Amino acid sequence: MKRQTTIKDIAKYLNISVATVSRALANLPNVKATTRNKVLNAAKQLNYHPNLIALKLQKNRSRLIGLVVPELRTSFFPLVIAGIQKVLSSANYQLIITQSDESKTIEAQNLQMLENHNVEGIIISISREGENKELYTKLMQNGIPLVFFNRVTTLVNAPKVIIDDYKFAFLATEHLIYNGFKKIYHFAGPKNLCITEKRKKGFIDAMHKHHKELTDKSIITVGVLMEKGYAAMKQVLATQDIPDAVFCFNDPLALGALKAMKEEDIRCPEQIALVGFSETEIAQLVTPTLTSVAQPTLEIGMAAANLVIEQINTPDTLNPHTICLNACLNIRDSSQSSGNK
Amino acid sequence: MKRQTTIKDIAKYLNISVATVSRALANLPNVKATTRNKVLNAAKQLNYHPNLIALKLQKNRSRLIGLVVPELRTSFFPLVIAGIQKVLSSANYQLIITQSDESKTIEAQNLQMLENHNVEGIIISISREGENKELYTKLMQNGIPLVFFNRVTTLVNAPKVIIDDYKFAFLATEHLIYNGFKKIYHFAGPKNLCITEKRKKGFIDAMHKHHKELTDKSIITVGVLMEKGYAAMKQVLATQDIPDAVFCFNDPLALGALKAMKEEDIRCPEQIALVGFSETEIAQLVTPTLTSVAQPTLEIGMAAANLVIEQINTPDTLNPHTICLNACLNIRDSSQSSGNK
DNA sequence: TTTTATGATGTAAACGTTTACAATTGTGTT
DNA sequence: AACACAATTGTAAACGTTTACATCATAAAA
Repeated sequence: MKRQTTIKDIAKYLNISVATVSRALANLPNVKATTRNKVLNAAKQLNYHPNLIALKLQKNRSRLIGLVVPELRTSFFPLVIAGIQKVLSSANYQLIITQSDESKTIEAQNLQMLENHNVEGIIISISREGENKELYTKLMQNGIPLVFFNRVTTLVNAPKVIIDDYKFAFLATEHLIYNGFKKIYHFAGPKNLCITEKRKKGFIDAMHKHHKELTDKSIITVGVLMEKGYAAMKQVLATQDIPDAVFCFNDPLALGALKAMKEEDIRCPEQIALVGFSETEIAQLVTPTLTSVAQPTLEIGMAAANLVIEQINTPDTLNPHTICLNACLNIRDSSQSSGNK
Repeated sequence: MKRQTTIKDIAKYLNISVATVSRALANLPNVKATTRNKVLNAAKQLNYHPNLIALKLQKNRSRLIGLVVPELRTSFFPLVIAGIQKVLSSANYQLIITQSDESKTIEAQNLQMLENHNVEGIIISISREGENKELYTKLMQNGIPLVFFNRVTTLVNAPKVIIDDYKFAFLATEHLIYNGFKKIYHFAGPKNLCITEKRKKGFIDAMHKHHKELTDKSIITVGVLMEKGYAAMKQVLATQDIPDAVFCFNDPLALGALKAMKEEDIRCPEQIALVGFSETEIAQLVTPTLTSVAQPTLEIGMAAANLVIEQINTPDTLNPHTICLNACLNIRDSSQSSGNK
């Protein structure tokens, strides 16, 4: 790196002390107007900009926020990141992004690395392999506030940003029921995730409310990836016992299921209707277009960033609040009744 | 932030000087084995980890790399980012990600911000509004190496990571020709981009080689977004003069075109075949599945990161090299000949 | 035993800032 | 002209490291 102009250079150039230069640049009151102008001019002339690293050291603040996400393949997390960046950069924070690749071990490594980088706070959506509870607690005890979003944990007392997964799972299921579907299955998410439980419960409660039959086959634990949805649907189709609708834990599962159906010449929604969750752009592009729950990605990111900044500024908040944002069930072709039900 | 354990704490704890502690931790030779062990134990006991900010100041290196991308909505850039991260984090660099939102002005702001953060290098894919040439030059003169990828510039002499856009546009067009399509249009990208020209030239040359007719209607400047592809196709369909295939600058354009075709009940590929470029996951999910050129996203990111590190380590490289990675034309349903051509 | 070389440790400056405190200058009052 | 006081500026320490140089102790060589 080329040597930057420093405050010392300006001081030497003007034959004054560094303190005065510092004060002039910081717009402190006790500097003579003429001196301030001289300094400001010199700064411009010498192309001065402050050395942020020195500032960080002096203030003992890294102005770094860490982020841990499971993956970057779908556009969900990148869009959340955009929201986070928006808030953080205008608050003069930088973001360090890490990926856990859905692994609990890598997540732990990421968190440790973030602590070593002296981040002032961490935003995290946990891996599908479950929760590094002790580590979360340790970090918080070490004074690093954590904020969870999307995939949260109930095990530690920290602020969270979520949508009402229960409610929208309930609504999605009810939507299928209202459209005349009777034998409805649920492709559930990974065991360890809190949102898996919530969406499952929403499904079950909606089914109960409308007195629909729930057998031990109705709920199948599938996972998060498209391939899993594909395999699960293949397996279902191999039996004689076929549902007329499936509510899926997420969009990749639904898309995988759809792929399997196409291969087996099962039409959607005529033979099996599908509903996804947490939609991406793809939902509107597949044929049939996929009914799904849209999450307010940008807002989620912004809320999480605001929460983490709030935590940094007021470290001893007693009741970390959970922000529950509104989502939206987008009804499309994949869940339309075929009319004759 | 809670106060971290420092080297001073260890020194005080053991009643030795900070210099010795520093040397012991850095594994320098001239430290007595017993002292070294004492230090190492104390470090572990006091949960010491080095203050990276102080290190940066002392070494006068930020260990920061800046990234400027046009957007994060499609999964292309996030996947490239994953590749960049992979290389950078194992080389102990951090990445600052910025988005230009396809705006030349915002791109300039991003770059300026990155310089203020003392980044040691910058990786960039330029906005569709064109190039901040003077700024690129200024940054490089200021000792900050630039590495371009995907959307590169010919105006400055810097390392680049690309695929052979010309070649793959040529191949894609030829593929359409071999499949019997005759009246082939090209939906071109934004005017200011270098890859627009290359892909266009590939198209033109393939058409010429096979003596296909090129009129002034054959090439339509469309843009980068799906909506543009949609609008362009709508306009084409409104005329009497309909092509039997369209080679699109990118996937969003092709997907937009497809949407327009579906609305007008024009079947793909029977009535109009489509080929995209720079595919994302979506290509395999739409109906019909979309023929497109797959870019090696992870490798692009890794190559760019390696180049920028190389530039940092050997600042006066005379001939910055361009890395041209291999791509892959994935032939799918949207470009199959209907047989009767 | 004295000298010399070597190994181990300590001292202090430097990186670029901010800021408490001290010192200087300037202004207005008597 | 002398004083008080405010306004302005300077000095130096601090943030957590590394490292050139100085110092000290110890072992080997004389």
